[in-house]
Amino acid sequence: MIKEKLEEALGGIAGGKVILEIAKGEFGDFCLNPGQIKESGQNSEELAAKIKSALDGSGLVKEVKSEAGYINIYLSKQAYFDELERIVKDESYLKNNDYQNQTIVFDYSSPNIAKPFSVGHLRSTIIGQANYNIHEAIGYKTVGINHIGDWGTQFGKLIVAIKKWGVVEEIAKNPIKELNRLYQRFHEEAEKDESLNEEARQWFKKLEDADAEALELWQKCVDWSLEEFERIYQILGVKIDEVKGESFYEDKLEGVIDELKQKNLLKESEGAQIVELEKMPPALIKKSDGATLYMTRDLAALKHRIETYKPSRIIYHVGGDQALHFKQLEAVAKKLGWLEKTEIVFAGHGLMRLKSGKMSTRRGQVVLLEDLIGEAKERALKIIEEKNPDLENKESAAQQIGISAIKYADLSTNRRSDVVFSFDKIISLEGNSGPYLQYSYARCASLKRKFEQKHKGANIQAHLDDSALKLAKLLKQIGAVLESAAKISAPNQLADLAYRIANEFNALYEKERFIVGDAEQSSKNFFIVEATQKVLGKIFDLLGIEKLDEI
RNA sequence: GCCCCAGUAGCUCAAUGGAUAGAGCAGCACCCUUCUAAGGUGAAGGUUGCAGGUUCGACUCCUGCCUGGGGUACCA
Repeated sequence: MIKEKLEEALGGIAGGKVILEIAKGEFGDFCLNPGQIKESGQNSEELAAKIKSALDGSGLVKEVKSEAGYINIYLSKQAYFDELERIVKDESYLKNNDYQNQTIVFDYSSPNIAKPFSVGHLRSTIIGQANYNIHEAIGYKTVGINHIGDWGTQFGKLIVAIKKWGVVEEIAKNPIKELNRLYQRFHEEAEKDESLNEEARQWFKKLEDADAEALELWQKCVDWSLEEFERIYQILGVKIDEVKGESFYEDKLEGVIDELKQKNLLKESEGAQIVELEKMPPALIKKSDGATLYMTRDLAALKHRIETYKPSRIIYHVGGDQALHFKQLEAVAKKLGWLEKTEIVFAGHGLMRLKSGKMSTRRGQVVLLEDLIGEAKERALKIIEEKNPDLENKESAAQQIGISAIKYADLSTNRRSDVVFSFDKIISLEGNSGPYLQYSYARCASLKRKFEQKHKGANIQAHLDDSALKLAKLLKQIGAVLESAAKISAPNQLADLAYRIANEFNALYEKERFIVGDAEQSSKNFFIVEATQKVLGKIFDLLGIEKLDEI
């Protein structure tokens, strides 16, 4: 509103648009930075006065000051009331109508069949889901796709291993563990006997040629795995719109290859089919034995997504080690003319590593997600026994607290650099952590119970003491933070806001007493508590953190 | 060799080119007869890997170097 008013009244500051930034610290609510003021060629004092008079009468602004080269705009209390009431009461408040006709596709989680769900999949899954939720919240149409790794040479290996050393009935009892064991055994044996790799390649070729035996074994592996993944997602509170594994695109590969041929992009080189690219290695479309590759299937998937959803953007949440692959994918798609209305975003994240190096399912060097969750839950339970032994549902609370700790560890960083795994690092239960946020929320919920109990039927009244202003300022930032977080796919900005809100709320809680003898006063005091609970709750929903009324 | 990513407090990490580089942990000094101490308050802790450059303004952009990680044609 302020921005519009300024642009209208002043015709923009420097002829163009007014750029309002969120002011830092105690410097008001919004500001114009020195660059903008300089560009306008106007004296900063005079400009401040001009802005002030343009905004006078709106009731929104208390003062406009020229400070340290900036122009800072301080909002009135009325503006705070209006904003907070909107946030609390209007569910659609955060939605931006400009986005309602834009679809964004999110590719995230995407684990591989027949492999256990390791902590390595966590970042893609957690960050991907949060990013999806954030975009949805501000009004985009969203499609989440779980691009399961259910096709490729490793299935040849798996089939060979099952046939040689496995018993289907035995595997069915504990599929993931058994398949994983067989997969590892394959690689051990293949080191001694090169011919196994050749055998595996042949079995994958058979699979692609729809050999009945190969298909049956493969289907079993897929079913077992999907069941397992579903169980994990349930625990994590992750909901992905659709599972479309690589195999889904099997019958669409030839179409892509034809199109490449038609557009004269396909070349033969050393027996393989490739697309040559500028400044990077060529993209391999077909192996010399005629089998397809990751690239082939990703191209087919990309085309399918563009045709089906007509998205303005496709965001890939995958490991940073795949950067080159996606650069190639984008380059090929561009050559094919697919990207005129669709933008590809590679939201790569650093890898979770072990002290000893990269995690590897082949060598059995992984930390399983279940073990991590188990450990987190155990640690949370210990603290509950210590601090709140009367808590109901201790087990499920401990689980939710443990999971929030794990998720927050991923959500609070946006780092591309690798992470060396350690339980202590990921399971933080105090300080800037998931459980700290939950604790703060539970304090709000507890206050609410007390308020309703003590002052039955009392209505909350819009009111802000000066001491609550700092907190109110943070709460109303949720809209701007969501926009900014979505823009660069950085859910950590939202996590950071949640932390700052919780921190400020806790400081206020120690200083002020909310529920007092007088009903009227309590009703006024409770305004900021309700707003805090609402905003924190909203952020929890978006980040996938469980709201616990008691902790 | 070439390409990509990272290097910020003792440790783990924040910071759309903007104000005094911020948190947590560890350590130090405090605060529970009062709404949940998984909390709060205070002090201490920095040549943002190194050297240049661009800019009114650089952790952020550019160049070179150092260190770590990843990638680099028939794995995904």
